[in-house]
Amino acid sequence: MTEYPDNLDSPVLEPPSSREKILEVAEALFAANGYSGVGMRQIASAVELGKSSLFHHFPSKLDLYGEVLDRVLERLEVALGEDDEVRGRVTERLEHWIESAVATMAEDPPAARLLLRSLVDEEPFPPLELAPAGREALPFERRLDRVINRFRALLEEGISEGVFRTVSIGDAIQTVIGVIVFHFASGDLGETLIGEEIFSGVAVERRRREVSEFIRRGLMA
Amino acid sequence: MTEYPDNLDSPVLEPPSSREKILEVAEALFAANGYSGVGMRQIASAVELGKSSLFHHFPSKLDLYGEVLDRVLERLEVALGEDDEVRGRVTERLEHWIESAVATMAEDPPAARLLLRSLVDEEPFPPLELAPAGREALPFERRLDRVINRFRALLEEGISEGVFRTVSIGDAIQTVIGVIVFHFASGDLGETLIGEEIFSGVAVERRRREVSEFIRRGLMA
DNA sequence: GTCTATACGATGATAGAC
DNA sequence: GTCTATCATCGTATAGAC
Repeated sequence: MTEYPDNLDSPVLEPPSSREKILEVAEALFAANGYSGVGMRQIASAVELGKSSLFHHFPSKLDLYGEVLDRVLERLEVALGEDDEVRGRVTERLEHWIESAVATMAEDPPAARLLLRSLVDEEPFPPLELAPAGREALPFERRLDRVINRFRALLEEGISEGVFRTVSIGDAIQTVIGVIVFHFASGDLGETLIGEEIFSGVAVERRRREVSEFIRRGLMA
Repeated sequence: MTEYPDNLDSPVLEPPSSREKILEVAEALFAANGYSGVGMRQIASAVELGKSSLFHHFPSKLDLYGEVLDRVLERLEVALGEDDEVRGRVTERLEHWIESAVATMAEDPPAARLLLRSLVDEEPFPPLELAPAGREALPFERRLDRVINRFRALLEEGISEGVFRTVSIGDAIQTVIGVIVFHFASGDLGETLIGEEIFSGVAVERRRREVSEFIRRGLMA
């Protein structure tokens, strides 16, 4: 019988490794309760492992959290990066950008909350400016920079072409982040407001339409 | 000599009580680091008091946090309540609503972050639906309900008058919250994006204009 | 009202057996 | 790779002197 190596990137057959299970569970817990609101014991019992086994896979809680954040931003960067291959008018690229961002938040429920935390919390990673002796940027921070700069370039292009209004670019970026990320991070409040589960197919599709129309109207000259 | 009682609500003369100092410091710390990211020792040393003195003013950390949240939402409710006396067309009342909300977030820097946390965190107050044995709504939760319901009524009125588009009301509320609250909660990222201090006079005034125009365009029929 | 002293569970992290 | 045992530290909260 022929032997088939099992490292062929076949996600169907491979059972998830402990490492992946830990990352998944930690993502959900950190999203709900924040960095210091979740203990290593709590994560360990959720993945049905001893607490010490976590420290075998991740040298510290800080490393685990950093990797959870980076995974989320990696998915976002990849999804938005594919859009860069779309070479249409700015309006079409804006549309694709919004679509991909909404889809990414919708596919992984904890993502929006974690993203929001990475932007708002001073803990456990304080803002680079306030950091003692100017620490280097973490992987997830560099990914965020790249994503934002790509969107900024899109806005500048649209404005210089006269397709978009001459909005304050910084404010426009803030607005778009707020509109897309907060919704999927709002959990209970969001469900109460829209009257159904936030991550259901119809709710996500409606959100995409509403956000797209809102931003289009806000930006168009 | 005539005796003047000192409980005349004269904020100029009264030195702030320990209680007020604690609430102010705790507001800033909880905003930056979240509920479980701040310890009572930390708060105590920041107000230059012994740790045990905090428990004299507040029976528990949970009570302190609840009161901090309620104070923030009280300021918001009061500011927006004054708008209800404006009896103009829906467009004018929407304008006043946005203006008041932005002004409230701008006047108290930690406010937006705390508000965001109260909407996103499951800790320390889990969503009412998930709570064991259906706990009663906390003061700050009731205030939030009132504020949102007033805004919902404004939207419904505008739509039924044909002044606003027939947007999804729940999504529109989410959008407005995201646009207004996230900006003032984003701290370091926001400052990098707009290139100056978020809470400076010019930045706040520009934000008000941008948000107002964005929402107006998004809602108008 | 503020303090010192104390209680005791939970925290992140390490050492070493299997 | 997973476990048990252990450590120092920090968490909230209380008791009681002044």
